Amino acid sequence: MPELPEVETIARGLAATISGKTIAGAAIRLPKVVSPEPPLFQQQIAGEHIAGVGRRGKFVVVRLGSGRQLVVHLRMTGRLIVQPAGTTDPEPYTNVLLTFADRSRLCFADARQFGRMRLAGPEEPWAAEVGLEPLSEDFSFDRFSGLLDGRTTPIKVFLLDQRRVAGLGNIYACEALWEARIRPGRPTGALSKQARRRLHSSIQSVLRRAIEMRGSSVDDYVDAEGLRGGFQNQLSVYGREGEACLACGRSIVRTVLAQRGTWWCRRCQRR
DNA sequence: AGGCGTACCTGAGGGC
DNA sequence: TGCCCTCAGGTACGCC
Repeated sequence: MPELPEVETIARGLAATISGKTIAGAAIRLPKVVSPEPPLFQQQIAGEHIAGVGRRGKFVVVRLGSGRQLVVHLRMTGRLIVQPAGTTDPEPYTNVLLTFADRSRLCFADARQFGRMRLAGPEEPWAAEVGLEPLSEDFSFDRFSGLLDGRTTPIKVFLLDQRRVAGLGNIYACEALWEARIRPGRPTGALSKQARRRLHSSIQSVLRRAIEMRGSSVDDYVDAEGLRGGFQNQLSVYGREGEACLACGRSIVRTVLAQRGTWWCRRCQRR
C-alpha cells in the first residue's frame, strides 16, 4: 500500500530515470483510470517533455514541459514501472502504457483498478484539498496542533484524513501512534500538549526512517525499478497482532477503527 | 460541516 | 484438489 515513503521512493526513481524524455504516445487499456477521457488524454500528452517528477501527499506528480502535470494516485495496488527500450512484455495488469521517444516506457499497472492518472492543466488547482506536507517547513507544531483542536474523531482516523495531513496511510498512522504512545481511539482534540508534541515528532521520524529504507513492502509494493522496500522489517506494530511489543513485551492487539485494522499496544499507548 | 458507512476491485488465504 | 467465503484498504460519494 503506497503511502508517503513509498510514493516518495517511486517519485525519486522516476525523476532519475524519465526526466528529459519525450512522450511519444499513450496506450490506454482501461479508460476509466484516466482523465480527461482517452481521446483527449492521448492528444494532450503526446509530444510532452518530462520536466521532472515530484510528490504531493500520496500523489506522484510528473511535471510536463507545457506546464501540465500528470498526477498519479496508486491507491492500494498501483505501480509505476519503467521499462527499458526493447522490453517485450508490459508489466502485468498494465492499464496505461506511456511510450517514450527513445522506446523505453512507463507502465501504470494496477490489478485492483483503483489507481488513477489525471492530466491537469498548468493552473488547475488539483491539490486544493490536500493537507499539510508532514516533511515540509509548513508542518510546524503550532499548525499541526491547530488542526487537532476541537475535533472529536479518533486520532487515528484524523491521521488518515488526507485533507489535514497528507501522506499517512494505515501503516504509518499505526506506527506514529505507537511511537508517540497514544491510544488510536483517543478523541483528537483531547490530546495533551505533550502528546501532540510527541505525535508531531513521531510522524516526521517514522516517515523519514521509512524513506531511508525505500518504503515498506508489506504486500507487493515495488518502486519504479521493481525493487522492494526494506522498512517492513522495522515496523513496530503494524501487522504484528499477538507478537510482543518492542517496548514492553505485551502482546500487540488488533482492533478495528473506521473499518480499518489498527495495531497497537494496550500498555504503552494509553495517552 | 463533519462524521460515518459503503462502493469500488481482485488476489490471497483460510476452511471444509 | 478445488471451491467458496472473507479480508485487505484509499478515496469518493451519499447520507444523516
